[in-house]
Amino acid sequence: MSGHLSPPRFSSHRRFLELKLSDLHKCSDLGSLLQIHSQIIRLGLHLDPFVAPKLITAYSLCRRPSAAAAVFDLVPNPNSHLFNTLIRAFSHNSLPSLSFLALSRMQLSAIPVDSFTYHFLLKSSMGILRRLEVIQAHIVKLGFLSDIFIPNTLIDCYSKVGEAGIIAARKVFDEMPMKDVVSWNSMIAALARAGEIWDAKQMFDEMPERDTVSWNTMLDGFVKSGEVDSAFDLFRKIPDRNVVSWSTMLSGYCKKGDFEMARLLFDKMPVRNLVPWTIMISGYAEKGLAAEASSLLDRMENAGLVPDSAATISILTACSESGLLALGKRIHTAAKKKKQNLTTQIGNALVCMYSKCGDLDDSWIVFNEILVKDLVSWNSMLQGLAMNGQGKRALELFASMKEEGITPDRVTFIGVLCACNHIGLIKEARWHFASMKKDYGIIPEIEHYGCMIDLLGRGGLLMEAYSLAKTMPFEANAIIWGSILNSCQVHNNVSIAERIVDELIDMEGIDTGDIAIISNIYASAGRWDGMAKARMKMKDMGKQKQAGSSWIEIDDAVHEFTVGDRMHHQADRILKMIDRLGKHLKHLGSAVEAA
DNA sequence: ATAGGGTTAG
Repeated sequence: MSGHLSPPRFSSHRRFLELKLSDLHKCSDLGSLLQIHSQIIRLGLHLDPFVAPKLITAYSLCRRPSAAAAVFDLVPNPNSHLFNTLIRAFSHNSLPSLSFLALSRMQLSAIPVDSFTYHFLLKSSMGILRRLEVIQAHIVKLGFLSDIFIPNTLIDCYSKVGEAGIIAARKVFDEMPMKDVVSWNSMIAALARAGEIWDAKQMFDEMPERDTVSWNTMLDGFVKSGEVDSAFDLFRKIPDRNVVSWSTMLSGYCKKGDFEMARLLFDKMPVRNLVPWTIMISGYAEKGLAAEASSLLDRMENAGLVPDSAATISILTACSESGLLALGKRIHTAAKKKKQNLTTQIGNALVCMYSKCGDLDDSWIVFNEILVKDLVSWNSMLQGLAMNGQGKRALELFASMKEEGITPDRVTFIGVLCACNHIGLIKEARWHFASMKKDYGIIPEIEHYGCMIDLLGRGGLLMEAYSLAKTMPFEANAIIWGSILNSCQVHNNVSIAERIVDELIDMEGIDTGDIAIISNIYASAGRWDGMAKARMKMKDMGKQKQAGSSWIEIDDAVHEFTVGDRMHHQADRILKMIDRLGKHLKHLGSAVEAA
């Protein structure tokens, strides 16, 4: 054999490993990482000061913070660099309290902190104003503001905590003795995020030098503020447009629904990576343009591109919004082909997509395939069951979720109340509504009140529904009034219906659908005068408000319905069936009442 | 020689 031609075994291993080691910190596949890690241990390199940080970084990338911590714990005398890497791992995996625990360990062992340490602590505290302020105080005392990375990070972090944050960000920016282009770019992004788009533009005009990021930041500001025309004016002036500039512009036109412009730019752009493809496909999908989305996905695959997790998630989300089950399934199949484990995020997006498309069986299958379920997974499944009339199963899921030790949040309770609503459990709903505040400290929001009001109304407790809508700590919106109005129709209650119409008129939220309902209510009460008046009013309003519609996808064809339309080619059969279902329900209802 | 950091698109 040719064994004598191969180099000695050990050195070949070693060379193989060296190749892997240089890129180890970029390894995002857990399987390969475990393989490399075991070889590293065999060679005794896991304590090497240049290898250990890379291992920690890799585990962080693979979303295994506890493995990262385990690598750290084996190193006998960790230095600042290793501590910083660990804090970054915690920060990337949203474990801020562990970041701070690491900081105290550093202080206890008298390991010097540096600006890197504080950089990662800032990133860990993203979105929490109070914490950012405390860290900033430390930073000032320790003199780390002189490292320009730090104030630049501060601007970014502050700008992500809303109203109060933007003032703090501005203060940091104004007090910087030296600013670089990143400082300006971060401040422009901050102002744009706060909705101060014209202040951002002024700053953009004033800044001493602009790079491509500056132009793209301003461009994105315009797009996110809905100023697509201003964005395009700016786009045309960009000296060196890159794929980000084109993509930002694309997303602006897609959100507006101007696919002619979007497609024009997409076909014209010189370089396309996954992002512009994703924007276009999701853009079409979000607006329900199934054929366009699907054929573009064909083209993308023919170009040899495979959706990554971001592309997968954003296309799935778009499918959820418009109920494109076929496209969603296609993306699911593509994701399965990759033979990688189902990640929590992709699993969640799939559960949500299947639920919103009404395909509960597949939703349930995916939910059970998610190995590491987070709160979002449970909430999505719960809401899916609740939305699709499986109230009982939803409440069972809520129970098992608590058994698993998952703490419910505000979204969970929207699902729970919605589930009670679907099966008419008024008593249980009242209990959960009280419990969310008492046992979990969650203050009910307008959505929770909305659920309760809808539930009371459907149960015929119209007066209670009405008074809850009047006394809750939020101003009732047209959706809430509309829901009680619907119930008034079901329970033939004229007087409350009239009050609600007054409320809707007061807030200028009345539409033709509401008038149609009140007209029906008058009609069934034999109040022909009221009915005629309502009909007049409806004619008056004309079609000034676009009626809502619903649609369903069957065998790749989308069927759309609006109130009172008979456009569908099988409208007669459909209406007959609805009539039959209605009678059937009435029959069941009276059977229940009799029992 | 080899390691952690800030701004823009899905």
